[in-house]
Amino acid sequence: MALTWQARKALSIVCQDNRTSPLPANRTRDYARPVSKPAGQVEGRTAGNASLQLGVDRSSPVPLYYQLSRQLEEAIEQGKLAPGSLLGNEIDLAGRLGLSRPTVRQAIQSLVDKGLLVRRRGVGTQVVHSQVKRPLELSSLYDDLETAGQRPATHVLHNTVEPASAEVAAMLGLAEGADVHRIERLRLAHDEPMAYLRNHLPVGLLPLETADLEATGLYKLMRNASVTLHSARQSIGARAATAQEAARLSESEGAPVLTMARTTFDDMGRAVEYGSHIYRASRYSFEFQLLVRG
Amino acid sequence: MALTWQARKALSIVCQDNRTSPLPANRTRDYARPVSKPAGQVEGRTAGNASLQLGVDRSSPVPLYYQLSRQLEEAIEQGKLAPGSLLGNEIDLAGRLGLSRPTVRQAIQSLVDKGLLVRRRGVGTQVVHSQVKRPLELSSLYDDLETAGQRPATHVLHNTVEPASAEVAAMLGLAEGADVHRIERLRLAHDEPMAYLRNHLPVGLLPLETADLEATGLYKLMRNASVTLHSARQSIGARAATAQEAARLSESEGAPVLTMARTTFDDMGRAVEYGSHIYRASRYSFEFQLLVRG
DNA sequence: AAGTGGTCTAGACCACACT
DNA sequence: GTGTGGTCTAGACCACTTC
Repeated sequence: MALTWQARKALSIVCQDNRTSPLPANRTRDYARPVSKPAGQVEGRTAGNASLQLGVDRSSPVPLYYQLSRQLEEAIEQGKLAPGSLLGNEIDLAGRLGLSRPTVRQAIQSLVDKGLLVRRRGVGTQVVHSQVKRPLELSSLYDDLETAGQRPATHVLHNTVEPASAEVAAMLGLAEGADVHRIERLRLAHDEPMAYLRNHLPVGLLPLETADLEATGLYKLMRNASVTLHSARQSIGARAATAQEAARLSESEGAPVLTMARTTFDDMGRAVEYGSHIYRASRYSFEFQLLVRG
Repeated sequence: MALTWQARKALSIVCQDNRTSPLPANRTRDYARPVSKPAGQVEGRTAGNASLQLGVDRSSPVPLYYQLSRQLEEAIEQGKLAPGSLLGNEIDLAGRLGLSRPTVRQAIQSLVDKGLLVRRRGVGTQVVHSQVKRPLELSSLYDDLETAGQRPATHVLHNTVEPASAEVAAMLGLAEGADVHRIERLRLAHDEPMAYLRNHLPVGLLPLETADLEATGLYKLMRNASVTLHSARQSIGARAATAQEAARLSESEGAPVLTMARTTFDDMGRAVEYGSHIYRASRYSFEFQLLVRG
């Protein structure tokens, strides 16, 4: 949508589902250690707000900056670090934890990128007053529905390989007539139809068994097949349902529906999926959070 | 929307309008310099793909990592760095430019975050096959319309201060009945109505002159008033237009409209704006790009 | 074995905000 | 002036990928 922020700023939208993103873990660690500092469990009391326990485990395969980042994130989520409170300066924090300043900065930066912290030069690092309400509306994928306890189900209405139409070929960057999977699914929540999903995928990328498609979401299948998703172009609009669409979705003809078209690309920029979806506007909306990217 | 990506990954959506984001600039620079390396303009030929000119200006107030980042970004945009090509290893690059490896890494990382580069351990850093089509549809704000050459215009239909309703008070985190600005605007492009925008803002944050509102967008006014936008919660849906809405938007009653509700927060998490907007589905859609956040 | 990115250290100077 | 984050250096060891 060219997302409506200030002209000079890029935008980032972050899904509220910010669970652990497990990094590629190192196995062991043997850097130059601080010679005279015992480090380890340190109860922060020297600076800023901190009255919380922080400490890193150098024998763990998890990167130090990531351990710290997670601890800070949890402290914020649990309210141990009050919104608006100062974190204490980076140097002290590094000293108390037995880490170097760059490592501490890396941890803090990752939380700034997530929108949990704000840094101000000359002032300090503060916890943002969280406006982190849980999503009230439903979300768009099987896994999200499942997470929200919405009892999702999928009916696979179509699952074939056929020649690509001009539109599909263009969106996937293939030659017209090239073989592609065509999948059509009806997504239900609590036994109520929510969305009609039509997807096209190039052949050879992953097996697409109807049973798998009914058991889980497409993206999870792709990830399991080691397809590394990288980016997507997406368009959200609305229109009146056709008679056929209305019948599928238990709506009446002419009822407003949300449309979403999306092409997904992998690491190397290959299009790996094109989806053209219809959602019942009466039961569905897209909810997300925007972060301004300095 | 809890954005439909893989369960374990957070999502980021980036507006395609990624113009320069001017960093707080330093004035001078006098770090320890590499002693024996003349540095400066270097034509890359030693490693990887690079046959492009890179070089940094140490007398510039612009941070070195940012200078490098911009040069690489331009090279990618202009096709001087072909999609899929390797960038050459970080150490060589640092040596050739007379920079340290962390500085080079910082430059590269910023492009990885933007989705332009991909790093693979043991392999190298590659340029992503760009799928950067310009947005085909219109965008959502005055400035975006203007950028797209859409001849935007705004009619201010309402601009008062009045007590907050329960809904508005809740969204802005104020007490019910507290004074708030209420603004209603009709947004046109090429003299055609595109959207009906209703906004509420707390008083005292910035002056809201009707003339200003007709000349530019609300976010630009807020930025000019030194309101530092930080994040927003947003919901996109659809429904049938009421008779009144249809009349305002030159649609017929019952026509599908896109709805967007958004609360915007500043650095400290204060709600600075609540908007409840209606877009003509026949003329408008939201277009954006998603980036998977490792 | 060689080459890459991923992580980490121990310093340093600078710009900015506050008192 | 003092304290903060912003930037930068010159090293180091590690894990992963490819040959």
